[in-house]
Amino acid sequence: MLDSSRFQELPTMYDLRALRDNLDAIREQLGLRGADVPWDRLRALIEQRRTLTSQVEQLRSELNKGSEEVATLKRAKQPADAAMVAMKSIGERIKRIEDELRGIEETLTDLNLRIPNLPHASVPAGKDADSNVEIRRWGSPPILPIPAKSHGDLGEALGILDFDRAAKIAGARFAVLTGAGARLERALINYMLDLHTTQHGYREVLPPFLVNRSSMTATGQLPKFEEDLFRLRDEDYFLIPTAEVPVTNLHRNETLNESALPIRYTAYTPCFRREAGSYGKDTKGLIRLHQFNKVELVAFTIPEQSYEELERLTNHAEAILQGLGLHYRVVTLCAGDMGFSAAKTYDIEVWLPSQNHYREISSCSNFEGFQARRASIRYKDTGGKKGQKTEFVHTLNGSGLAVGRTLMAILENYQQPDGSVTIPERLRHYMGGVERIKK
RNA sequence: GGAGAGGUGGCCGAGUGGCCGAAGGCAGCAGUUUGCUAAACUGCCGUAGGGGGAAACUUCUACCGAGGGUUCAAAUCCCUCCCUCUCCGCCA
Repeated sequence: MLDSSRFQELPTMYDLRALRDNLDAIREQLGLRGADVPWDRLRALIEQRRTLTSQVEQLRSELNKGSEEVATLKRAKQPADAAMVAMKSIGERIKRIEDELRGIEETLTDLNLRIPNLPHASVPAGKDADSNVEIRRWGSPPILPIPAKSHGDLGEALGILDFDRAAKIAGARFAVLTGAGARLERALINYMLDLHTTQHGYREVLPPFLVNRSSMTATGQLPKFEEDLFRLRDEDYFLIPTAEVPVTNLHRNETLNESALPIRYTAYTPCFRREAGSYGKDTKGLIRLHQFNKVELVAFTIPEQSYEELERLTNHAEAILQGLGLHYRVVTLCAGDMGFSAAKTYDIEVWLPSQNHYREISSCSNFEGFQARRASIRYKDTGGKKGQKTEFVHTLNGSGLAVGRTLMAILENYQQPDGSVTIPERLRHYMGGVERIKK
């Protein structure tokens, strides 16, 4: 096989052999999520690559032998011109084939990187959110005067949210938090991080908020979704859309010791999203912003444990809402509603009284080996039997939680008839004892 | 931003065109010796992929930061990029 490190900067999602051997099965399974992949072209390219690769290897073997001959002759002070001429023409043939091969590899890699992950067998079929399956609810909606006020109205009236000035200094889809609002946001971040680090066993990380192209490719945002990202003009840096990107990439190109797994990280970061294509949707309030805060949970496990870990991780995110006494439900996303890289996703949806609806506040996914292959994150049991294969880890992550949406849920669910908002018990000591936000 | 020095196996470190997948050392593994530990000695000891073999193994290809180029032949020469370090400037 030709050395794949030649194209190492372009990671590979599907192992090409696995893809070739299981193309029809993969094709069928991906049909569930409506993936548009040029399968026949892909198949042809894989075959071409295989043929050309073996040609190159054969020629190169000849060339190596010939070169050794030249070396021997030269050392013996004998003329070597004939061999050199012969080798030159082999060299030229190799170059020609390699040029062709390079083109094929580039196309193949690019196509490959655009194939989404396979849904897990337990994922329900379906095209869109209508086919998602509710699996549990916790708590119950608060009893409120009808109609309940929206968090936007409440926040502006309380003087803790300012969308007009945010529009002035930045634009649409930004928010300014002031006074008790800013402090509540900060209290939530601390509450979440503290719970995850002290009760759930996560290690806190504060990563860069700008990352390079390789990192974005590894977790699956690139190459397909560049239009969703903010990118710097003069440098090839992107603003992170989620802490998943820098934190998962902590271990890119690493081989982990099996005894170190599972590894669990939690990170607070702001998140930046272009929200291209969502014009006119959720234009009011804190729901959909270009910049928002999030506390993320990230885990690396051996493959056998990743689904167990997904349940754990989801429960950890739920614990935040339970601590705040916010009613929510958990749904399993159907194949068509899942993100590109996910094999299985649970969304946690919090109750929003003003909308009389559940709204996503966390998304917890198992990516299985998808990101690990793109990022080349493996593990090995170094203490164990000899010759043990290094294999790809499974990666997972989930919001634990989206902070702005949590603040929004608190404002709405804890609103009082006079327009003030009670602070949930658990947050009060993070708020310096404040029990209620009022005008 | 300016000037310079570097990136070689788990680690240290040699290697300026051929017999180099890479000396030597450390660490690790197996063994000999041994009252135990230690020391000494012997052997093994990178990764990925293809072919052959039931297997131990064997053979081919690639890999000395990444990518391209020169050459019959590149760790070694040339170009581009990335990263690290030192000095200067600037800054929190």
